[in-house]
Amino acid sequence: MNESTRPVRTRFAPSPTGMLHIGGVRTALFSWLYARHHQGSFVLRIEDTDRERSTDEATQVILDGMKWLGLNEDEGPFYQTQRMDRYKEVIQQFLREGKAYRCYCTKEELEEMRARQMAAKQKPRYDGTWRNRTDVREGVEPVIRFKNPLDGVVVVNDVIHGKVVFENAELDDLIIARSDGTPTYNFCVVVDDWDMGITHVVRGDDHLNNTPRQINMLMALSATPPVYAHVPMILGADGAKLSKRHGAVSVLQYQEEGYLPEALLNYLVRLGWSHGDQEVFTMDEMIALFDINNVNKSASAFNPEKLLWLNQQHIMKASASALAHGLRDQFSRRGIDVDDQSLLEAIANAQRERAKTLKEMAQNSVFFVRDFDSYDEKAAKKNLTAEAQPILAALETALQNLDEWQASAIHEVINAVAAQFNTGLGKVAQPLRVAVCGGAVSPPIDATLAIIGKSRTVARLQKAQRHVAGQ
RNA sequence: GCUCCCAUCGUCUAGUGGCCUAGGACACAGCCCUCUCAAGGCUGGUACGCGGGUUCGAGUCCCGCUGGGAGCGCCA
Repeated sequence: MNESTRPVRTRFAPSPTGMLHIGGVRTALFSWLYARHHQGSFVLRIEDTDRERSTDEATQVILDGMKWLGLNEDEGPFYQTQRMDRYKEVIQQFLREGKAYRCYCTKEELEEMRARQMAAKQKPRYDGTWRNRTDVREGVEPVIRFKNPLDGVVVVNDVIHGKVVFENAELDDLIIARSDGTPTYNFCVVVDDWDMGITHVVRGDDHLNNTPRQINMLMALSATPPVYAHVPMILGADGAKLSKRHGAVSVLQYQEEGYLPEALLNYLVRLGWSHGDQEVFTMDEMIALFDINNVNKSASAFNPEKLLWLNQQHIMKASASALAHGLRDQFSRRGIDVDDQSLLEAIANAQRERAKTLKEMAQNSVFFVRDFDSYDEKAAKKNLTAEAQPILAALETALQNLDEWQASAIHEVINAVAAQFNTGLGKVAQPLRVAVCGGAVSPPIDATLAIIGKSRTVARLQKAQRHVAGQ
């Protein structure tokens, strides 16, 4: 059997019990990239067998998150809760073939067994009491356990970790169906990966220990195990487990905070993987260059500063229309509705080098689309002074008389006023900036005025002069 | 406790026995550019966890230790 000739099929199989956070997104990304790189298929499967903890809300967050990120599935989403008949069928098959058996131990008895083993400094595991019994116990609904091989080894040839060997003697007979008849995780994964023809399983390395059991079940089904790639985990910025404080929030939070999906993905792809000295990757470059075989074995810490830097890099590269779209969204989150696409694009182009997030861009761009009531106190105190008054007046007149309202022409006017007062550009541009923007920070003043427009500029210059006079 | 995994600057990483007096990036500091803020350019400091081997030679291979992580559920 030649694995390499099979079309690649990968999957992302989150359980909707919590938020889709960056750890999950990274395994999804690696899985997706691998499929895209090899022109294969990417399957989305929702593992919702735990009905108590699964919620529709979490499922929706996963779907929305994947959509926002652009990690589109070729098949699915499939839901395990809709495949119950299939799982039960395989369980019956196992029972019939003697590959599984009913175990009548109660939860209490199992807990007791675990406690005893722990006390004896042993690895807690099921002792196989019911493995060879054929009787039944009245009053106890049995669970069904898989008959794991008693000896020999299971070899996992992981593309990231290499050869990992597990002794069957270390494994016990895991429960594949609860006493209420519902199948459990490790079993469903096996049936699904097989049924869905998954060739490459990319998942967090917290699953490495589950792999030998899954391989044993696959063997019992006479199925060919997939290729496994257990990717290292992501740690919080403090090197400890990912927590809510850094990163363990819904991916949609990043959308709200003004991150570009390609920036977040670029950040995540560089965690545990690299391509020479390259830091910034477009989606196409990621697909072309990413190779699961080159992924690191060690866990990596989440670094919000670098994410921020990458976001800015992508903002600088992004198309004006994409930026405008995101900016419009950020404005509306602030209760400001702007529909003028060309205005949004102009603002985005003026701000793209000075915003780390779209949220920050919107925050610093309100003066473009709304008049302000007050000035930044420090900036006004320094720049809107009696000394600046004649300069503001001269600017008002000169700009009022300017017919060609474009950055280059505006620039000439400002230069002329500076020359007229025999002073540097700073003495003219800063008061003008504060008068028109309300604060001391903005894109280049000529470009800024070009966007704000003539009538608004002139009105704001007049208002600034009244402000100076009123002091 | 048992099993498995991991180990280069603060962080992400390059490095597959000599090209390593260890390279790049983020962050930090300084300088340049400059109408503000940025962007950009230049410069600087900081790392192979420890101990044994193997070898002419080890960040790179082997062993041990230490440290970190995961799993050991009628959770996924």
